Amino acid sequence: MSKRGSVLELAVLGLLHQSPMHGYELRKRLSTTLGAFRAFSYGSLYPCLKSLVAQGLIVEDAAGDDAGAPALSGKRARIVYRLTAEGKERLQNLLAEAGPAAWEDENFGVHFAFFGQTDADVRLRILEGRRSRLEERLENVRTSVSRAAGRLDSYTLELQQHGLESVEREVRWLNELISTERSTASSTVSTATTNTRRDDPSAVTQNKE
Amino acid sequence: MSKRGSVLELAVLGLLHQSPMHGYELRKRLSTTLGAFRAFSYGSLYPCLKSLVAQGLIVEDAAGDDAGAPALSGKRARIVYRLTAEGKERLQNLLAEAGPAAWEDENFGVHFAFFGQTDADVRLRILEGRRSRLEERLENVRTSVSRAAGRLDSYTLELQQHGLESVEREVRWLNELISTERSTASSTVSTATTNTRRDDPSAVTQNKE
DNA sequence: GTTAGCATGTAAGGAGTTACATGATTTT
DNA sequence: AAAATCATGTAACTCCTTACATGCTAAC
Repeated sequence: MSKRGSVLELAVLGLLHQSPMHGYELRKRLSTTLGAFRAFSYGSLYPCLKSLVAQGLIVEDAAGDDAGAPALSGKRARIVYRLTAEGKERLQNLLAEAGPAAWEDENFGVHFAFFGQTDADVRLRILEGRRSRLEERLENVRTSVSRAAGRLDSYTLELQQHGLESVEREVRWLNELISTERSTASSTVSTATTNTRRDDPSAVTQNKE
Repeated sequence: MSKRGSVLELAVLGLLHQSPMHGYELRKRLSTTLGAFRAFSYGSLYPCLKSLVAQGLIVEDAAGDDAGAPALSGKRARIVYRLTAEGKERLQNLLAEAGPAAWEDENFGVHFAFFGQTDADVRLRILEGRRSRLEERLENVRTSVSRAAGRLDSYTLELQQHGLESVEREVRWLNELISTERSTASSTVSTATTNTRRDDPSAVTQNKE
């Protein structure tokens, strides 16, 4: 129960799936993986980890100097987290989300960052969803700009122009990605059996405007 | 007292300075003026208006069908807001803000949108502040990408590359704006007397990383 | 006469930040 | 031994959204 579906959760599960880690490092990886898109503070990360533990999605390993970094020796007080079976399952469900929640501004970057673990058909639907979202936005801005015509001062216009071009640029980027995805069919698992698990209620969240 | 300095407040004051308006229209203007950058819901707008009234920065006019739209006749129940003298003063103070608060992601767009009402020297400092902020970010991402080198999957790399190019593009945009600003000296008021009002404490908010 | 758009609001709460508090370890 | 960085956490708070509630007016 309790949907608790924040971006951070997905990001943490995704990173921990790549390899177990402690909080401090997790935060650094978040910054670099997500680049300019998002940044999280400890004030949100640590509570999130606690919540994930409480949900049984991850567990604490006392001092895990097994995998990865050999340069670090003793250095206790670090809590290394790793996914449980339920955590992995949860991650798969989150990655299978192909609705608006996956392509909105705040979430798209995170979902994209873990495309390597996402089914090919889901990838495609997310990319297309985002593209149509952006195209819709382009139309809104274009019509409102033409309606407002000369009534705006030059700075406001400049801002809108810049925003418009940014969005157009992202659409072109998406176009390239989509055609690459299409030509490179059969990447990850499950291209067969029409993997349509439609038990997801959040996929129909209409956004009225 | 109570700094209460959200983006919305500036946006509302800025728009109301251009002309008195009621809430519903204010919201539409917000969407078009800020374009793709930000959008606000009524759930934040109306409480904000109330707060501004409580602060004495704006007042309600009953039914003001004076300025603007002639097609609308009776149509009561609309509350038209306009700035008070204190509101105008407050707006000027907010627009004079040239510190980090003015060039962070969430705020920059709004400040820029009202550059027409902003002093030329403040404009320049905000543009330069934002540019150096972005350049700092570029360096961080570049070094972390080169450190992580091949350890990242192609999607994560693609995302970082796209983010990097977006930021680079904005830097180029800022460069053009800055040089335009520099060549077009003496635009708004007060180019003389070295208008250095340094009574602003929030201008030294260091952002540690 | 009913749908769509205009217009205003409120209550509950989600998501994350800031600022603080603490201590161990490594570097200078 | 001081300073930097690693490492973990918490409490209070901010800002904004969602979902709801209400009613009026214009179009179909």
